[in-house]
Amino acid sequence: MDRDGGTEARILQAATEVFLNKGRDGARMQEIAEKAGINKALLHYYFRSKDRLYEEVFRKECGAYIGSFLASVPETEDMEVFLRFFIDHYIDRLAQRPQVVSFVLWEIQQGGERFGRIIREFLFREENDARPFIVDIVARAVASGRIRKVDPIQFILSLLGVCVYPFVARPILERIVDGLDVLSEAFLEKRKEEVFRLFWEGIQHEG
Amino acid sequence: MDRDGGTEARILQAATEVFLNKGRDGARMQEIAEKAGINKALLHYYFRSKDRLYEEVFRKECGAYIGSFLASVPETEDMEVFLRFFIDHYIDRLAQRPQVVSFVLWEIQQGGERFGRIIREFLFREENDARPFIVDIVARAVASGRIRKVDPIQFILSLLGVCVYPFVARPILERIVDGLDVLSEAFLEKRKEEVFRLFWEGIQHEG
DNA sequence: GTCTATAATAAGATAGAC
DNA sequence: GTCTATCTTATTATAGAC
Repeated sequence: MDRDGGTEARILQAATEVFLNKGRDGARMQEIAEKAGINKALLHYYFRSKDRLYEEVFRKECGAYIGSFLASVPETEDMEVFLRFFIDHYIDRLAQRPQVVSFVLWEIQQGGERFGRIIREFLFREENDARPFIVDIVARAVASGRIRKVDPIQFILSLLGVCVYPFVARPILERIVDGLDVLSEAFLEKRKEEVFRLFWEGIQHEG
Repeated sequence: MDRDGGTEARILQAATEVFLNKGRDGARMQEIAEKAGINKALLHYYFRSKDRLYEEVFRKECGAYIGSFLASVPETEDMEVFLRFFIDHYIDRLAQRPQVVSFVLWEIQQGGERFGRIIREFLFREENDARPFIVDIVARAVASGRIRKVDPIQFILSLLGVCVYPFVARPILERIVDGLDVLSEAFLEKRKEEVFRLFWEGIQHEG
């Protein structure tokens, strides 16, 4: 038994699936082995322990997640463009791996040490220093009077919250609201439009 | 060894603390026993198994959570009052038990079966039928032209998202943003104000 | 009701053959 | 590299004395 990108890749894929859905503690090495089409012994041969395997998966997923986030921040000072771009891209990325947010947030809830470490590793690499810091974009827009006076951090928190929430609440949403399919094209486009409008109108000067 | 509300109560309290922070799978009966000042055998004497104990805790926490949510929905058609009331009350409730949201959301991520069942049990009880359904309040405000045309479900999703997000992201937020204390009076009041303003401005008719 | 001691099992990890 | 078999430990659960 071999190719599908090699055993190691198959293990990582299986492990990712299991860890994402069951979390670190709920995951079973047995299940991962079966999903990868091998046995437990081989898991330990490739990745010494459950903890290392988890660390590997977590690092990879978080890296991708942080990358998605950063890639969703456009280099513009135009708040209308900024909002449209961020909402559009971030929601699209989240929709591609809907379980990831819950997974990461649950890990964060355990203290956030692991995630914090990975964020640091990730940011102090590549040319990430050059990237525009999302909070500063809002701060400048306020300072220059292009939007009304909002607290930049609070604003970003709100923006992240509205993007993320439908995905973390998805299973229960789809149970409660009849016929709702969070991952459908229809819902996602509707969501983007409503979020954009709410925030865009929400930051205009009064009058 | 006795009083503190009795052994059963002490067990439940200890179990709640452990389950909330570590989740169903991460929790250990040993730890719960120690926290309750008893031994494992007695845990099983009171609650047959880990699963039953968990179910008990989960039901109680979810009940309280749903109760908090419902109690945060005011009986008014005035959207300004509605927003202020809901944001104020819901955030206050969340702040009182900040780990609960993450806990519930993680359970939901596991499929939402448990939570869905409890929601049904809870709603088909007492005089909850009489309670104003939050989505309808928004729908009526739109229909009567008191606010601009928003999708009620999307709007409520956004509202929940912005209220909940700071709490689920709390550990990492406090690591990243220097000096930030999500549970402080200062932060909470600031948050309420910013959220209210964003949404209130966001639902006005354009012009 | 509460304890100590112990059983039963599940899960992670390793040895050793191929 | 991969497997089967096995060890070790952690964890839930129960028996039985007090």
